[in-house]
Amino acid sequence: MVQEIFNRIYAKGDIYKGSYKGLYCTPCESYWTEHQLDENGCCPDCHRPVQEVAEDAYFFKMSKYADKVLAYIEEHPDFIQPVSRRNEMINFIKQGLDDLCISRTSFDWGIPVPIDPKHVIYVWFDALTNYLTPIGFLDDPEKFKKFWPADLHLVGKEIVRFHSIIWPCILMALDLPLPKKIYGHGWLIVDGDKMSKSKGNVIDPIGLIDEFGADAIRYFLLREINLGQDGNFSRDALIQRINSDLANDLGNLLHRTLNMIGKFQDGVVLAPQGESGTDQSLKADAAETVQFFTDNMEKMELSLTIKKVWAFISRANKYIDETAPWALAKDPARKQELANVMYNLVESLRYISVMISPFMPVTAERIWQQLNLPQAFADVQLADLKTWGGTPADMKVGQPEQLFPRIEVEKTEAAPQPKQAKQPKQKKAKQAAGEEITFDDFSKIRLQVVKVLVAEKVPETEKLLKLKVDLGQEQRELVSGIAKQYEPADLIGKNVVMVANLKPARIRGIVSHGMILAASEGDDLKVLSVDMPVGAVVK
RNA sequence: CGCGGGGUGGAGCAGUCGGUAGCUCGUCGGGCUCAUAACCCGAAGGUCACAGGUUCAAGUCCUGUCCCCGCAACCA
Repeated sequence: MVQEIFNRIYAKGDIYKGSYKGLYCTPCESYWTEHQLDENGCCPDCHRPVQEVAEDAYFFKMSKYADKVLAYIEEHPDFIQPVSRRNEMINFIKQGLDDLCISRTSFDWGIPVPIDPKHVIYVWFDALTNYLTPIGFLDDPEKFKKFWPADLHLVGKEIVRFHSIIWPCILMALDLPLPKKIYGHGWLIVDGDKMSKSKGNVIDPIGLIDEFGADAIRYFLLREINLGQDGNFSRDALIQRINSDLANDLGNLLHRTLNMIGKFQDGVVLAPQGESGTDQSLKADAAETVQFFTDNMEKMELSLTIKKVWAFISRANKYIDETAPWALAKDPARKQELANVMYNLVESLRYISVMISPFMPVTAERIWQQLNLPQAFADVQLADLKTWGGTPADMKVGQPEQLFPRIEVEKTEAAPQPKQAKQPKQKKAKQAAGEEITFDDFSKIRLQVVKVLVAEKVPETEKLLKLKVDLGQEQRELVSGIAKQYEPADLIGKNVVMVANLKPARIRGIVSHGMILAASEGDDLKVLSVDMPVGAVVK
């Protein structure tokens, strides 16, 4: 498949053999750009010198298509979204596009280049074509016609460039239409911090789903976060949304509606007759919501759309308040009015179920089932919301069941510290402490007392000190990031604790062989200093 | 001047083409009783980081400054 695409573009003359010049680190088997090298011009990973090598490689003539792609982007304002990303891409192309290197000889895993098996095809060229493979590009024209061009490529903001520049170039070379839209979404931030393993604040989505259910998580993410931006995830905020939006507003609306129908009308939805001003206003709001939904889903305004649907849920709750069905139920003369109210509520819930189905498929179906609507849920379409009155009269509704039980959190009376979620904090502490290690593991670390002989600032750095220490039998040079807290003179002659058998590392060009132990909290830091002779072992 | 994102009521965020600063939660007061201590109504609370500039009009446009957060660093 990839080979076939390669051949087609090659036949067109858009692939040529050239040579790839790069800075190569042999031990790491990696290429680096000049920009990525460390301060000594060495490999940023292992800090060994890199070599300039030239390797034969095949290139895709991306430069040939640069203008066409740029023109396309400029003529189609909606092609790349959000706009901030679009501007970024336009600037990127204007800086000039290099031809894309699409093959390597330095390793052999990968798809061989058909005309030259020594080469394998390299990254984006083969990766992007995955979009075509499963939809019958070469083997099933019917299927391909149905699925291509794609309506949308929804990708992370960091790879928008590949999807909105390289990919269109490849497609143009293949004479295929471009996808209709590329949307770069943001990243998830946890409690204000980027997720990272070293911080131990990675959220396990499976655990979260087990605890709260996938629909609740979906709702939270889609509602709370604007698609194109980075968004914050916090457990507190999630629970908050579940309780207030899902349990109180939506869940309770369904529950109280079904409960009243059970109580006042033996669980039967009676045919409506005539309508009040309040009824009309509810219906108008429903129609408006559907219209908004249709328009904004198309624009990828997911968060806005959800908010609008919830405004309607709120509207329905208010409708109950305005019509006060419990009062109508006490007066036999107003039986029809009551029937109308109940009918309108069921109908509202039908609308809500359909409109939340893209965001919360499971919940939407549960609502449908509880309402006991005869239409199969799988067949339901947005078009079913064209007219009010899709609920058949004399239908018997189901028993109310809680959609989302409220999540009770113990309230801390501590007022001054507003945002201190205890749950995640405990979790964090656990992870930071890590797994337990055995005594044998610990024994591997050689800690000993050393005397600082020389200390001096590393030039042009703010945090680094270069130290020379005496271990007893030998002397070592090492670098320590404590210059903010200690003047060199403060350390000379001090006996401090050091990890003696740590693998050497190169920092700012200096080989650092060992590590001085220090305790730190925030910006405060103190080295561990002991009144014991040089060479004493710490354990 | 390394690259990027951002500073808007107590918290979290919207704010398009400049035109009365909005939403959710929280707080305070009231209403209701069908319901999952829920629902409905009302109120308080903002020098839109700062300083200039453009304009009849600036959260929004321009210039400068400060601060915060990622990445890259100078963790070892």
